[in-house]
Amino acid sequence: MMRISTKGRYALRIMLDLAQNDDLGPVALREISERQNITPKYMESIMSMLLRDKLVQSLRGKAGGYQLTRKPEEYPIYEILSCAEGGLAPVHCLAMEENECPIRRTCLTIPVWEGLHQVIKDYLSGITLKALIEQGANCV
Amino acid sequence: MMRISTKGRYALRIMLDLAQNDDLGPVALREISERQNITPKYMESIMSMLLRDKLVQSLRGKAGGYQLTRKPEEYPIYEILSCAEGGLAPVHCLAMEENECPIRRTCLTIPVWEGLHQVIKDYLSGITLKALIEQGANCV
DNA sequence: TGCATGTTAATATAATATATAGACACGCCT
DNA sequence: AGGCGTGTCTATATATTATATTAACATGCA
Repeated sequence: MMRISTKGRYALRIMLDLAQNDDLGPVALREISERQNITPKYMESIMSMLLRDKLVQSLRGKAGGYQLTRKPEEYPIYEILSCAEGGLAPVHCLAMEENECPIRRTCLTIPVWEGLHQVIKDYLSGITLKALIEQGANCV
Repeated sequence: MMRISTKGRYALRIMLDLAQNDDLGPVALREISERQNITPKYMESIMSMLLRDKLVQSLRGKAGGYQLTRKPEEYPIYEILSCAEGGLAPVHCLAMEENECPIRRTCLTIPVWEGLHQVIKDYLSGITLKALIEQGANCV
């Protein structure tokens, strides 16, 4: 049904939470999960994806936790969502081998999906964590 | 994972097939299903959605089948995909009651989903069945 | 050494998408 | 009137994916 999944929505909220709270050092998973009302164990699996793509860094041991690796204005949210969703191409075809789909060469719909992907990418690449936080500050 | 589902992809191919083949009268489901390699029974459920939204009309009896209700240039593909997908809003939140989500009022991510929906809508509304067919004719 | 943190792999549960089956309704044609 | 070829409807089965949980482990500071 072409919906951003829970993973993507959570990931964005987690990154926003970090942007607003990691000034004083690493933030524990537990803390974020309570603030954002996300079960800790599920959040773990999201964190591991963000880590793999180096969107966050982690510190173990007491006083450990997670921190952003860049400044909030350097995170286009396309990167965050694409990471958590496993890509944002609207159809599988786009990632397939040329010969995997028998009608690929004559399929009239391929250009639609390519164009749609581009439009989505452009839009989400134009928004940063910082922009979202500032906009939120203005509207309350 | 934010993917157009099989229903949406099939629906678009079915509508393109009709646009290219219904000049001489109704086209039988069986015929389309063979050309498009879609199982007839599954295709039925897609046709019923297209019918409900009056994107096609049907005729029973011998020589019956389906036909477009408008000219191909009068079908923005947003309508077709939205029909088959059950809407194209990228998150459930947008369709929810104001109070259904406890953080709705302060959620920083809502504007992202609203904007994303709009961008998708604008793009797909600008493409018609006719445009796709003509573009296909040019590139082979 | 002990505790509070993060890490990994495996599994369970729930939701949704995809596909199928069977009984029925309609309308042309002979 | 009857039969065949079409579409229609409701229910169900199967497969896939998303969501969440469990348990065992690794690390680092005090």
